[in-house]
Amino acid sequence: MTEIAKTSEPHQRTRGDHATETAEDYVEAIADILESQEACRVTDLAKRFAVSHVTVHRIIRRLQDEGLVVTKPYQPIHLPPKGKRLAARCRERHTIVYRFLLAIGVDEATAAIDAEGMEHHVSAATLARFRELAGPG
Amino acid sequence: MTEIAKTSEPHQRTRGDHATETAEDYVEAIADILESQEACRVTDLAKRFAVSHVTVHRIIRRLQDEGLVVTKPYQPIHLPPKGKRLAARCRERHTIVYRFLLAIGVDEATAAIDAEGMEHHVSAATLARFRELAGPG
DNA sequence: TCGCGATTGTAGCATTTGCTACAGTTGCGT
DNA sequence: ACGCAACTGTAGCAAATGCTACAATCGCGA
Ligand SMILES: [Mn+2]
Ligand SMILES: [Mn+2]
Ligand SMILES: [Mn+2]
Ligand SMILES: [Mn+2]
Repeated sequence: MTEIAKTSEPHQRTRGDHATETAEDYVEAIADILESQEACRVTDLAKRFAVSHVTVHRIIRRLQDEGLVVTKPYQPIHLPPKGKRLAARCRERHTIVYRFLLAIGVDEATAAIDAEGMEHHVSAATLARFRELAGPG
Repeated sequence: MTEIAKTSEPHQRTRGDHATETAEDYVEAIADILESQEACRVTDLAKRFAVSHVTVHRIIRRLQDEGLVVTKPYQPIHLPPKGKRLAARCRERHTIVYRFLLAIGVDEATAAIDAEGMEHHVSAATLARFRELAGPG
């Protein structure tokens, strides 16, 4: 039989991507912040994402339940090994998407914006092509 | 002063993209379906997106409130001019993203999946570069 | 015409992510 | 030592999107 792609499959994948997107952006942001300052606090993330501290607080609690971050009441936020690994993977992917956009001639500001959304929907296969075309880091 | 990109701007843009994503995918799907059959019904969309008919029903009602689709109780779904225009724009963008992925060597199944998610985060500037690199249709 | 299967609609629930308002905690400077 | 400002946490709300269960409607074949 001819290969009829199930029309629902891309949409199911996209929904799945969105379900993990918040976790990815948060651990990546925490890793970033911890490289430029000694502690990552709820307010740092609230500024970074331009959302209220309440939204950040609730999401951090959920990520802690999932084992991706560690924190205690009134204490800064840390990344356990599981969170560090995810952050490293996401940063790598994010960087490749960003550098790829630059490589094809997109300006830096636009590349930064588009990469932030696109990264979560780039499969391993596409990322491999992006990496080749992005050239040396 | 040096141009320090506001770190929150990419995230704000991504949230905005997600807010319009459902409308875009729905009108695009309705236009697609109306090209291969005479009527588009709630069940057609439920199959296409692999969600329950209830989810589709509610979203269609909201899109009708926004003037993007037209329907009446127990009747098929139509696209008014506003919906047709959005559908055409989205399909064009979707096609370019898909063809661009093929052009850089991604296989068809993967390109279909990645394009479905990526399309909503591709700016006009990036789309222009994709169009060039995708080659003749 | 009538009835049954398919379709559409409604009720009610869960989760995620956004918000404001308010309350509790911390720690720094005086 | 203490008081105030910043930070953190809680309460309660809204909107979007997912679900199941059930009810109503439609239309086609017998
Ligand atoms: Mn992102
Ligand atoms: Mn996204
Ligand atoms: Mn899409
Ligand atoms: Mn997306």
